Amino acid sequence: MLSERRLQVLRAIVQDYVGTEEPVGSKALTERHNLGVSPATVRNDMAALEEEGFIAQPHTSAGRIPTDKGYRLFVDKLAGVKPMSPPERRAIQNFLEGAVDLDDVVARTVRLLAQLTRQVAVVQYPSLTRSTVRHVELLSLAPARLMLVLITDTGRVEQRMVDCPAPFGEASLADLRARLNSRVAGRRFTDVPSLVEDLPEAFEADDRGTVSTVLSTLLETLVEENEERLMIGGTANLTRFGHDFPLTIRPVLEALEEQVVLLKLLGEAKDPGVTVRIGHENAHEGLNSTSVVSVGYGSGGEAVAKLGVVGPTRMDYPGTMGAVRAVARYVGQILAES
Amino acid sequence: MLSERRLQVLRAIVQDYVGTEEPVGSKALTERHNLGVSPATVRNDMAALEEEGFIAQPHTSAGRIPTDKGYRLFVDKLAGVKPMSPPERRAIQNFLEGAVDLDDVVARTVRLLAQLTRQVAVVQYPSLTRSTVRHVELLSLAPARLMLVLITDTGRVEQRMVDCPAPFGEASLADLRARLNSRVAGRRFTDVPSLVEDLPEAFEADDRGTVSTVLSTLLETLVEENEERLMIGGTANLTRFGHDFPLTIRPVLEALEEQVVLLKLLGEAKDPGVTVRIGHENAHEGLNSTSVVSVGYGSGGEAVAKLGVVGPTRMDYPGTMGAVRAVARYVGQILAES
DNA sequence: CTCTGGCACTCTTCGCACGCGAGTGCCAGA
DNA sequence: TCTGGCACTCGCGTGCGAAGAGTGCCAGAG
Repeated sequence: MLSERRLQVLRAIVQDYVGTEEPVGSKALTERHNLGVSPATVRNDMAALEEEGFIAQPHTSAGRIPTDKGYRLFVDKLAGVKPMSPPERRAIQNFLEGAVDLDDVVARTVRLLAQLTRQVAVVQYPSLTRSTVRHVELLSLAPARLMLVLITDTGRVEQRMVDCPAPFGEASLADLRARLNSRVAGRRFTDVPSLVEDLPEAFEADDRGTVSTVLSTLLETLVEENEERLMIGGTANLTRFGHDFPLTIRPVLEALEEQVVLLKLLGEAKDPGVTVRIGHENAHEGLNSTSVVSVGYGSGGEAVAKLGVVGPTRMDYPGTMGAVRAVARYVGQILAES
Repeated sequence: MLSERRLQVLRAIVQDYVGTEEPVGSKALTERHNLGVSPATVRNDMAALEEEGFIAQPHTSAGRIPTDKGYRLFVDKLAGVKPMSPPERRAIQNFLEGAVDLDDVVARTVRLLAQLTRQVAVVQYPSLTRSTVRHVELLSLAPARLMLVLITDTGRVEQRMVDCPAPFGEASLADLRARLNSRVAGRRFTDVPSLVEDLPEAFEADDRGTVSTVLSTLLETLVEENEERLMIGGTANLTRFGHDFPLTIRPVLEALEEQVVLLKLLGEAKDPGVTVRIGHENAHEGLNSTSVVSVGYGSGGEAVAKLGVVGPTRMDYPGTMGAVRAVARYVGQILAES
């Protein structure tokens, strides 16, 4: 096991490297942190840390930089989550409170996270399947054409066109709307399929086709992977990545454009608290030189979706984790109010 | 005025530079294009073109590259719009037809444009103010809380919460819904304010406050600048910008994150056809080294919104213009069908 | 056993000079 | 008006040497 001082040395290396973006040498370390020992001693510790795979040198005569494994140890054992200051908290709250609808909440959250962390922000819309139904609306747009509108308790609104196999009267429409709502309002979306399956039986033969069509459209809307949406922002922060970045930034931008990749990325984090995935821990290889800090958020105790940031592995983990956690908390509050 | 051959030379310079990304010299020009004259002659022509400001040399002993003014002349006089090939057209149509709702149409359009042009795509949602009302729905979520849902003929759905000053009965709600729709359904959004202003008078004193609140929320939703939304994609293509691009890409990404900037950018183009703004013609200085190719699209003859691409001034103008025009046309068709 | 100072060694980086090659401008002649 | 020739200018890549940062190892002290 590593001695206490060696952990201190690792912590110091991470902090310095995050600050300066340059490999850190033994001399600089002893000058900036008062470790109480000489550079020579630190060199021995560094050799040990390198032996264990926590740090590495880009070339023989350079300082050391942390490896993914080194950052992992730093995050798990050496650093806490840095809480936001009261003024920052107030700013977050004020900024989010001005939102007029869910799109606006999500858009503001993205901007906020990107600004606070100076990294790329990703915010998932509240998942339908983890929300409850507030209301289902059916509108008649043409004799054989309906619009189905789903409204969740988190403020998300989803609409779909329905082409009916036969004209559908106003009375039938009102009937269906009422029956549908009495069954599903306030229930979880995951329960909807079983709650509505026998609904066509309550209607006249003429209308059954339409009712079935409406229901199947409703169920399609709830299919996982299909119903997930997200918003990203702060991509301009990628330019602060590093000096070499033409090659680095490219795959990251590409990965960020693939919603599927991002959803998987956020989905992987099962932890109830803030989750950090560092470098190669990310399955997608375009993101092998980035870290993802994510957390679930929700209006009640339960998470309805996730949000997070994507940045270089060389990032300020305590600060980023603090910002992500704080933003998630306030977004949850806002959703609960609406 | 420039002689015919000098224009040919300019055209050749633009084409070569777009292809190779390198300054083009007199010798290379005569080899690649059979202009029927010697390099020396071309040199004289180049000197003249440089004198007039159409081309420039990065350093004394380098070839020439087109200036913004040179590209402008090229776009206006020397190049047409390159039409898409039939297979490409079919691919566009197929890809867009799979969309399930407006968000999906816009998302698919962005991906399509980004792929076709290999540049950054920007697509504006159909403007509310230039659309007509299909339906206005009012839902009661709580005794003193309503949800207002606006649906346009282009498939756009906008929702807002309304906190009522007093509880609002189901009967009043149905009444308001019916009156509202009979007045505004099928009308243009710009006419809505004058169509509804006397509506509160038709209600009992108790309900007037709520009716007014609903109406003012409705009108707020229609305020220009507020109601505009857009989606962008293909930012990974920015990495193909050039060699020097840390400095180039940064301001572009920043500009792209500012919806206001983009909306202005698209809004500036008044032309009914494809509009091209080259380099410094763009007001925003972050975009001074990019060109914007945009066009309006709409379900009928009239444009309800714009779409376009942002790329380096060194871009394939004829091809890009062709792609943008074709995509706009098919999006218009899809919207008309839905 | 651990820490320390010293010392030799390794590599990267930077500055500089140099030569090559691309491209130009100009001029005299067709 | 066009062409071929020629001298000139620069940017770019290469090679070399000095400087500097950082390391590893070793012998000695606590």
